[in-house]
Amino acid sequence: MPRKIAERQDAIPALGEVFREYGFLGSSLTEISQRTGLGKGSLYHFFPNGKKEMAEAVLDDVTNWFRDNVFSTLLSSNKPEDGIQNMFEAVDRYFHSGKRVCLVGAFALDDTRDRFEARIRTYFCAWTDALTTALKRKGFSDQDATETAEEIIVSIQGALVLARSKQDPQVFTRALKRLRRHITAGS
Amino acid sequence: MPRKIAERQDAIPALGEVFREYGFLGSSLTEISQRTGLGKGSLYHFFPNGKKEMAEAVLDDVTNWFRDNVFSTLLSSNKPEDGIQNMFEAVDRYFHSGKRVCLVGAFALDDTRDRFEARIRTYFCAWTDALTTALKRKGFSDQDATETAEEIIVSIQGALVLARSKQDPQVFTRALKRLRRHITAGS
DNA sequence: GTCTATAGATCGATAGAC
DNA sequence: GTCTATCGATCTATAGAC
Repeated sequence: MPRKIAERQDAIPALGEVFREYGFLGSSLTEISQRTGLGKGSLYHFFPNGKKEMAEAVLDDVTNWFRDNVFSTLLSSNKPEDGIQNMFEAVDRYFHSGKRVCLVGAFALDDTRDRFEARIRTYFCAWTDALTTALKRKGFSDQDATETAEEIIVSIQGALVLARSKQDPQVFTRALKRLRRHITAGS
Repeated sequence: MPRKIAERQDAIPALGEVFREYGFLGSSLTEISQRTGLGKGSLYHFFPNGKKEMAEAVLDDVTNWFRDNVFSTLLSSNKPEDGIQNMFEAVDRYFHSGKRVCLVGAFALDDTRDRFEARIRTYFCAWTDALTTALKRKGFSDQDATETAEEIIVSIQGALVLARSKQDPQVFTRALKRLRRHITAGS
C-alpha cells in the first residue's frame, strides 16, 4: 500500500462514463470534476493537457481492455473457435448487452474523430486484424475471412447504434445471436 | 416566383451539413450563420426556438427524404424486389457511398438523443417497418422478414461508423454489396 | 426581414494559497 | 496534491437600429 487513494488510473472509469454519456464536447470539466470527485486542480495535475489528454487516456484504456480480453485470445494459436466464442461473450459483457454505446464509434461520427484519428483507427484495425486471423485459422479463405471479420464488426457497431436509437437493447443481443449462428454455419 | 430568395426551407441543406460535421453541441451559431449565409437575427426569425428547432427541421427533412425516396417505394405493392433494389441505390447515393455519416445515428449515440428521442425513433422504426413489409411480400416468413430487416439496417449503420473510423468509404460499399447478395440468395 | 452589438451564462484552463 | 477564485474566450439568445 504505497500510495494515496487517488492515482491517475483511478479516474479513468468515471471519465469513460462521462465521455460515453455526453460525448467529447458535451463533457464539461465541471461534470467531469463532479463525477470523478477530483477538483479541476487535481484533474490538471494528472492530465496536464486537459480534456484532450483525459479522452486519450480513456481511449487507450478501452483499446488495452480489448487487447487483453479480446484480441489476445483471438490471436492465441490454439482453438480459434474458442477465441471467437470468447469475443462474443466479452463484447456482450463490455457493452452491457446493448445498453452501453461504443465510445470509439461515437467519437468517430463527428469532427471529434479528427482529434483522435490515430487511436480510433488503431482500435478498429487491431480488432479487424485479430478477428481475420482467427477466421483464417478456423478454415476461412483469406478473402472470406477478411470479409466476414469486417461484417461482424460492422454488425456490432450498427447494433449498438440501432439499439440506442430505438432504446431497445435486444436489437444488440439479437445481432450477436445472428453473428454466432452465421459463424458456426459458414465454417 | 412569389417569394424572395431566402425561405426557411432553403437553409435546411446547409444546416444538415453543419450538424453532420460537428454534431449538435459542436455546431455553433457562428458556424451555422457563416455556412447558411444568414445572420443570427435571420436565423432566429426562421427558427424562433433556436438551435434545437434547426436540428428538428433537419431531422424532419431527413425523414421526409427517406419517406419519399425509400419507404414509399418499399411499401408500394408491386414488385417488392424493385423497392428493395431502389432502397440500396438510394442509400448509396444518400450516404455518398460511405463518405457521409447518418445524422440520425450520430445524434443517437450521446445525450443528444434525449433531445430528439421521438424523431430518432420514428426514423428507424419507419425504415424497419417498411423494409419488413417489402420482405414479407417477397416471400419471407414474418419472423425472417423482421430479423432480416433489422440486420440490414444494422449493417448500414455499422458500415457508416466503421467507414468513417477507418477513413475508408469502401467499407460501406462492401457492406451494401454483401447485403444485396444476402437478399437475393436468401429468397 | 436582416443586420450589429451585446447580454448573460458557461466553457477550458490557470494561478496561487494551503 | 488539492482546493478556490478567476481569467479570457466562446456559447446561445436577445435587443434594437435600419
